[in-house]
Amino acid sequence: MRRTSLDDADCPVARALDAVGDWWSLLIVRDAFFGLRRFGEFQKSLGMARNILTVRLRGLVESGILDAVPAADGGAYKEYVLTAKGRDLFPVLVALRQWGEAHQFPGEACRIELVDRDKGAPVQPLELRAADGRRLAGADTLIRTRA
Amino acid sequence: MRRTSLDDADCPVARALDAVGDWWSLLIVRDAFFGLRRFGEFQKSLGMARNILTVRLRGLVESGILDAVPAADGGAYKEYVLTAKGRDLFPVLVALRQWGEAHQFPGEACRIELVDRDKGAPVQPLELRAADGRRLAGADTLIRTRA
DNA sequence: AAGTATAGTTGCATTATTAAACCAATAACC
DNA sequence: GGTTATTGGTTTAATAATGCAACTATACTT
Repeated sequence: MRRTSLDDADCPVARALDAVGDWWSLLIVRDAFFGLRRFGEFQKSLGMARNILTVRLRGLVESGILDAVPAADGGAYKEYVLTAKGRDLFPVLVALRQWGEAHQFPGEACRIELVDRDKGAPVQPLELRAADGRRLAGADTLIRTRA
Repeated sequence: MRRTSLDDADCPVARALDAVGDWWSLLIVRDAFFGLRRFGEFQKSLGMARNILTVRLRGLVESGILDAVPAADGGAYKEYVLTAKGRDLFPVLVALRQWGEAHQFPGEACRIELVDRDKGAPVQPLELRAADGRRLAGADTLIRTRA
């Protein structure tokens, strides 16, 4: 598995991708948000090779994104549930989702939408805001090395 | 290169990852936001194999994320610049960055920060909001199939 | 106890990635 | 105008990751 180059060791984007930047991890996390917990559920949902799923689940547990709990409903198998760190990936998935909706359905309309559970209404697009509340685009920002 | 499984063909997250879910693409896009444009600049910054960079750049151009423009400053070589579609990946990178900052620097502090260009102040954390403005966590949302 | 489903592991074939050499087209120098 | 260095790749061979299918072990069902 890849590691970030040394030049990139300080970049939080690179470190994030180090943990979840492979082919499957974010899809596993997406399914975990959707409520899947068991090895077989993930495997069936993703259609991926089982040995790779084993490796990915192990990696996500080691990264502290998933927790392998012995049993939830009395059943004897392990279940994989999101930790707080894993739940914090939610904005990443939402950002990918919104970008995919906007740009990866040319011609057709995306048939799946993310809605507010209470009201059933679609959520707002994510927006980056400055400390004073102004909306910011990429060009309005700057990467700075902290003192 | 992987393609999403057929079950996932409708999921915008899967389609997004299909375009930028590999090891390098998002780092290339990050560097493009940072202002890099030339083959050699990307290669030097990322330290990746050049043939793979060739393939990734071609893929990003085919996906409409980058545009290969013949010359910007009169120089004769190609330059790779973000399209509108590519610039729309900004929230994805910010989400990864903020997650990385919060969780991938255990013990140490992340020395790089994203700031508002005008004011120099750090940006706000991305937040998902309902149509009526309420903050939403993952558990407050639902995936729904559109009529 | 026998049969079945779950959760992996193992071994082998396929594919992706890397590192390094190679090449063509500028650009810089003299 | 010819030589040399740099840029932007391509090709090739070795290495690493991934997928597929068969296998094992444990738990559940009857």
